[in-house]
Amino acid sequence: MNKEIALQKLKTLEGQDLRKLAEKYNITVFKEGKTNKGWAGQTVERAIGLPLNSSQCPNAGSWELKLVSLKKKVDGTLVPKETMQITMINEKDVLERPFESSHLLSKLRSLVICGRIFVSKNEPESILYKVGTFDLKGELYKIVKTDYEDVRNAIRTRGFKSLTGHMGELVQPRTKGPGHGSISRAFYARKGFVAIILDIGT
DNA sequence: CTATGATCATCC
DNA sequence: GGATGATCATAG
Repeated sequence: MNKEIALQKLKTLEGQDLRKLAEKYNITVFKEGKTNKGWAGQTVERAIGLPLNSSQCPNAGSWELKLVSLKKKVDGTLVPKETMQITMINEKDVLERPFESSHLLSKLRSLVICGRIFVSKNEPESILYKVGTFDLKGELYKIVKTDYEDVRNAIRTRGFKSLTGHMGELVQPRTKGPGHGSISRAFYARKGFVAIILDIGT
């Protein structure tokens, strides 16, 4: 499937309640009182016919589907609820590759991003608010590149394990993984950056 | 087990 | 209230 087709399908999903779609596609949202944190993303992938897989490569060829949750402020403005995970950090990969050929850049340049409205952690309903694409360029490109270089530097001088979430201006390295002691890290987009990507709130 | 999909829980 | 670090379900 190419990006344009996927985009068209996603457009038809705009305004729909993802909770209902999740049920339709048999996606687990809750289990024993715990949340499947990836349910929203998996639901959308299923809905447009994308395979669920765990490869670091873009799952549909040359682009990447991401979903972020938005919350509504009292004045009605939608803002990113949380940071967004972009891609895993592979120590060796980051050390060897310049920003120009990093996974981080390739993901950012081919993003298809969807915003869903977060109601509460019980997820009584969740409307797909909007879908959009993003291309990293100009000023943003420079800042992200700087963040990436900082991470490389930190790995070189202090080691992979020294990476912490307070680094980075637009993207940050954070722990992310199955939990239970297995530690891996990923790049996350800070909220301000997410707002820019989604083109909301400006 | 570890990759992906992201959010939850806690600390400041 | 926001940021940081930890965690859950599913697939291979």
